[in-house]
Amino acid sequence: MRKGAETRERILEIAEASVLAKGFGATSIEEVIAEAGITKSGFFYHFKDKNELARALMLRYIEENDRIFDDVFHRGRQLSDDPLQSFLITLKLLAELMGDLPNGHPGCLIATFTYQERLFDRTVRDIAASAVRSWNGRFRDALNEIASVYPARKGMDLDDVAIMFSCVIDGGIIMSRGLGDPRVLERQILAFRSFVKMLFAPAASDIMLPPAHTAVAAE
Amino acid sequence: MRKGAETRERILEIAEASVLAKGFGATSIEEVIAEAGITKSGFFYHFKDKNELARALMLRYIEENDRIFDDVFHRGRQLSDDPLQSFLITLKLLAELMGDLPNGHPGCLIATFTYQERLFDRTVRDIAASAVRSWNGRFRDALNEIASVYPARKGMDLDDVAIMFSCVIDGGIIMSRGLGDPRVLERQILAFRSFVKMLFAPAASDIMLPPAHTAVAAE
DNA sequence: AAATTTACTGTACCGGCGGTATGGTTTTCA
DNA sequence: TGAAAACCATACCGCCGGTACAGTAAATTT
Repeated sequence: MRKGAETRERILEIAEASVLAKGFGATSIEEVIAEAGITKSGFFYHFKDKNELARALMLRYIEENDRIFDDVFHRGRQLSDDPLQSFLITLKLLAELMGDLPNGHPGCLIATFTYQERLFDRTVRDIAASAVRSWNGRFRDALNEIASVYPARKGMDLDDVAIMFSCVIDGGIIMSRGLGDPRVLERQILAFRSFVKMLFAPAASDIMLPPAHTAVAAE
Repeated sequence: MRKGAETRERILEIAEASVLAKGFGATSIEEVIAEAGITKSGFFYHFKDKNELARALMLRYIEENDRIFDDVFHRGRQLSDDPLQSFLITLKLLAELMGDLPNGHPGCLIATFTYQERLFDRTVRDIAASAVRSWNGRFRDALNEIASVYPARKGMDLDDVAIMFSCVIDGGIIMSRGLGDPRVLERQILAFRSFVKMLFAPAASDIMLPPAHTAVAAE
């Protein structure tokens, strides 16, 4: 009962690391059980097939990520009453979190799964999609709250800005790994943070006529 | 000679689609040769092993992508002498290109490879890294050129902004796939475009003292 | 036209892996 | 103490990556 959950957790941990390093298709059950120190029968006692392992990995990853976001948004709100300030704090905390990982971010399971979609059934894909939507919703809510206090610059859809943050994180992870530099992700989150600051700062053109050279840059 | 290149190309095309849908590890040679209508011996005549297939896929993808960037940057420069304008045009063209794909962007091979790095030898990973660096360099050069005419807003490193574009593309592809909405990628590129416009437009704080509520948002 | 190279096909084989089946054993908890 | 939980052991199937080697039709060169 108790020990079963432990073994299950160990399997998931080992499998996740393997999936993020080699992909789901190349992750062999034999390898996982060898590292976990159990037999094949033991594995199939916990997961009836590889697809159920995938689903469990997915759910575990989403839960963990939700916890992190809960925490970091909560702390942001604690440290300031101003919605813009607290979101900026949240972003800063996230950047620190990502930068402090010893060997860089281990990778986003959602990203690996969307790039191996044909390996999973519809339920797994739907779980992933709804998780992504929920995270995007979080960011969008934070932005909307800010926009109710600070009018945003024109020409930017806040829904797109919210999604862009997810893009920057997933893209940042890929860039960090691809370039072999774990700090890229942290810098990207901070760059997005600067973008948010910029987005809610009034433009010169909102107040006075632009100088000649900015007329070219405008719409 | 001629026919060999054709077959090779057909193999690469089929393999690429499979890799983007299932991952490299889950792409079976048997499946590829079945679809290509050749035998296993035929396959190993062209590629001595799976790793060589990976390398060929990589090089082909980079070449194709370089061609696209060459074209779209060239057309941007043709349509305006102003570096900011021509980059904005380039981004618009790219967004259109990505939006016009019938079933959405097929996926970024670099992204799949970085998420399956343990499957490839160092040469393949180095090729990918240098390609990414080269693309980031293109964006950074374009931004630097703009910055020499239009002073950029403070607090943003242009290197980071350049990398952010790569992040937005790769992240946008993941979001498009994960959410099942091909238009997300196009919208993300356009959102980044708005960001660039904002970046080179003067802020109110550069000209006059900010109103009370923006003082909170500042550094 | 002959010789050579290119671009394959056919067959046979190996070991590893995902997955199933089945029966047994220890551990844990009520 | 007894049942349920959490495994272990063994055997087996079919697919796949990869190797080896022998043969051949077509294109290209000489």
